[in-house]
Amino acid sequence: MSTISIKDIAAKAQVSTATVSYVINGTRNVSRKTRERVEQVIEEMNYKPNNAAQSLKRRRTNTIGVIAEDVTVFNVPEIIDGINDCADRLDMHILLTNLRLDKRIGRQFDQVDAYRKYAEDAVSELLGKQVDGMIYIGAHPRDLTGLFDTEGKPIVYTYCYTQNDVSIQYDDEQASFEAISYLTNKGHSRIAIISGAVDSMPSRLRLGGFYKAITAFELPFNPQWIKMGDWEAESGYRLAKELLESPEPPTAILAMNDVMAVGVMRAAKELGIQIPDQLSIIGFDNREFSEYVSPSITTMDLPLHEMGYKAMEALSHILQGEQVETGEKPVCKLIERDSVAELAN
Amino acid sequence: MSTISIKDIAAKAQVSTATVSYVINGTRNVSRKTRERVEQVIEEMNYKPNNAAQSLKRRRTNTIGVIAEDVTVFNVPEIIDGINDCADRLDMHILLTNLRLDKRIGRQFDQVDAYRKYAEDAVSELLGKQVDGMIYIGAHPRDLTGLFDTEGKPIVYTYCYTQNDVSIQYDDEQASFEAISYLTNKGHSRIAIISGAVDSMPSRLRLGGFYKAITAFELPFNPQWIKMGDWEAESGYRLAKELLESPEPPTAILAMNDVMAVGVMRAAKELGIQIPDQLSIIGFDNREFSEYVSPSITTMDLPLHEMGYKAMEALSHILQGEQVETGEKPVCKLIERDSVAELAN
DNA sequence: CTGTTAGCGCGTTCAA
DNA sequence: TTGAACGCGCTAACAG
Repeated sequence: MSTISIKDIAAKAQVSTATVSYVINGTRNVSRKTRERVEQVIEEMNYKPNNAAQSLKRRRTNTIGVIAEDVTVFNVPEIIDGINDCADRLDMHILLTNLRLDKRIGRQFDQVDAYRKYAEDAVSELLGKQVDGMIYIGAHPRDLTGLFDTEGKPIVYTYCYTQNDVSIQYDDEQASFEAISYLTNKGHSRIAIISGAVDSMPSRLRLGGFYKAITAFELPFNPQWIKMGDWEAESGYRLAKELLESPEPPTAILAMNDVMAVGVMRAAKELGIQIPDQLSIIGFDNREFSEYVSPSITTMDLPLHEMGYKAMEALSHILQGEQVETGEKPVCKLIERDSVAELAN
Repeated sequence: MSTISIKDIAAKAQVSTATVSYVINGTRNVSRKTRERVEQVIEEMNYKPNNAAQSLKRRRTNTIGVIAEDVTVFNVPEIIDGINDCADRLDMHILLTNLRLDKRIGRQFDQVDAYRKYAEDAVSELLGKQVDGMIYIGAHPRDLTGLFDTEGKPIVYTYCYTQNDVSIQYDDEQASFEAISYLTNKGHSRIAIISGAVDSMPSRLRLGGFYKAITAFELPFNPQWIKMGDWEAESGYRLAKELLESPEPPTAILAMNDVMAVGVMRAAKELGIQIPDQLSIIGFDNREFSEYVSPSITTMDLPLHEMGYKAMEALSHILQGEQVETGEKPVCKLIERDSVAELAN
């Protein structure tokens, strides 16, 4: 049974437990002969130090707590994967807490009080487990300042942020700028945008990138081409109809997520407008389905893996007492598919 | 700082550490007055017992290790969610290990030696962490007997299995039987099937359910209607063409996953065959995209959440020394969408 | 430089 | 209700 302790090794190798410990950790010189004998015995008995005991003494667990708002939301698994990727290299482990917010409270992210309790409990448990630090993965980008208190334990946020802690977020402004830039390169100038919910951070930033691009490329500006959606397919459908039936229809639409892009496609189909020949579409998120619908959607891929990786990296720096340089934000990458065409003209 | 120990509480409440421990755990009667005083102090100082110390003494960590072959594969997050759901209720925690197999070795699941090392290391780490047990989540259903040795620690497999351990799997045979049953209810009798890779367990079982249904409903049997795919869209496309161009084309096709179903749709489109009016399609997996393609795909939803939940439940039973009754397998559920039509005739 | 002894970290639990 | 041993590994202090 797995009740082999350092004592058993010491006894069998005819040394003290201290020596065994030194051999395992390389904390001190041990004569070659003794070392080899001890290593031999460890191998034979397949001994693994009890982590609970180590942690107790070392006052660090090499484990970080990851709080995911909901692992089933599309962006989360890839972020976890990034955290894992980095954690593996640092020999850190992950204690995963899944708040299951999507299942428990749906999309009511603004009703903080509905889930504060869940978050507080999670932090409390993790604190009890003596994690060295924490990473919080939001299901939706927003300000979480004051949601809970980690009692001094370092925490890094990703896919959301607070005003006091380190957070890793991708560059929304650059993303929409690049999308517009791509469209202009394809000859488009009459470009409309369908935003997500206006009160959301990414919507505002992406709108910022859009304006910036309009200015930079000296595109015609038409306030009618700016529509406020709500992330849902229905809004994409409805607003695309408005756009396409207007006296000055755009030749390209940037939808702030793929779900709305699908709505746009439905609207176009109903109106007998061919995609991409008569209308180009760019989405956001690179959701799985964007590759399977027809035509497949050209979309901005979110650097989720990188965000997870950087979050872990940042946390590790904090744990080592280093300063975290808030380097460049991870950037989105355009995935070219079949929903954008060169403008004939 | 978080260096508050049981001693601090004991001192401040003027009792021994033993009493504090009894209060916390309710292990023994403590006079009301003392109890309340102690509770008060714990509250005030916001004390949380050090889990490392508890585990060391109790010889159980209330933590299980979850080994996921790849958290970014579509079925895995929902299974983790199910595990979490159950673990929450049992007050257990999850130490997540992500093998990242999809990233590291791709789909070469048959090349066991390519990933044995990763799996062994994961188990070894988890063993060192003193997890009470483990759950292994496969990315693809298959026999994993002999992949590694848990040294007596209980393990439950889900979405894959071994010949020696408890495993939780959904009922493949029932699923395809139900799909065929649904099609016959809609008036179809000329039903074709496109399987996944033949050497895979689910392919075989679903084929079994198909034959069973053919017999039960006395459908015409035509070996030409049974095609062997490989799970990829291209095979769905190619085999659907064969089926639809044959002298006796089916009126309905059951594809063993949604990806191949999309291939079937592409083939139909190319041949000018309307879906669902001239051809009905059922997929498998209820992938995200199946809802967004048009027409949306009627598909068998996998009971992933339930599998995770049951895996955790089974593990917990084993940990309590109870016998695990291998109850009924979780069943798939048909999601009715727009790719199946009642047969006019 | 190599090896040993002994106390510690923190909570649990038995004997008193 | 309490004192003290204990679980397991680490490490300071000490001895050879």
